[in-house]
Amino acid sequence: MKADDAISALAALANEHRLVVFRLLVQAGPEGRAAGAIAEMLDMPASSLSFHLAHLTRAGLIVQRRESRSLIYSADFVAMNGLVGFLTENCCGGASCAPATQSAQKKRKAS
Amino acid sequence: MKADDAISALAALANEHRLVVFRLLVQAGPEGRAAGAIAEMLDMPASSLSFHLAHLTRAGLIVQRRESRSLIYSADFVAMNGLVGFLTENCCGGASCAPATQSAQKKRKAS
DNA sequence: TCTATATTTCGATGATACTGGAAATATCGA
DNA sequence: TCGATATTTCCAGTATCATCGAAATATAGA
Repeated sequence: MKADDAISALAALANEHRLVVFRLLVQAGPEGRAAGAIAEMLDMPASSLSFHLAHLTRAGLIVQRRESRSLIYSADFVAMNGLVGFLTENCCGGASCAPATQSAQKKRKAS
Repeated sequence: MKADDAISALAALANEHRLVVFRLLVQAGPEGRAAGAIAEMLDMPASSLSFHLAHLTRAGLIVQRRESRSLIYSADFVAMNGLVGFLTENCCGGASCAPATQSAQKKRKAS
């Protein structure tokens, strides 16, 4: 992941509504959720949600597919892991440090 | 970590300069770096850097300590891991999914 | 106390982002 | 083809953020 991609992803997540949408989709898994279902769950105007979904999509954090009249959104788990790896990369100069950070790095290299 | 804290942290990281500063401090480890040293490394006006360091500090991602005339900044690794855990929390409904995400979650719960 | 060093605060300007109703677009079923 | 459903695009008003030189503050050493 390049720095510009990370900035786009972080900016996309740095918003109350988009963060809750993204986490909802992370927890939904590959199955995803229709835009309308998300709007209803989060009690959000359709146009506002559409704006935020587009933002997350542009940042590469979620993907869209059509199923009949509905557009289904789901988290891009590869992108999510890439972002996490970018943030924790070479933590503490590569020396052993916090357990979570250390293994996040190992995983990133392994993938 | 609460959603508001995550939003503050993400907004703080969603900037070209702050992201590079944070990653520099992550890689520097607990030892940290003086503000002046960072400004020189990144060729950034002192006032601009100060603005960004204050932003990262307010977001809880870095901490400050004084050493003589210098202010030393270092990454807050607990906060960093908390943010990663918040993003990947309950990924795919808790079912086994991408390896990195799965173990990021295990680690978060273990810490 | 005086001077040099290190860093922050101030301030004005320019740029970018969020909101949500209304209208437009796309798809489906009959 | 027509009406209903699902979602997006448009728009304008408001608010928030980034920049960086100059001035202010804090610390150290002589």
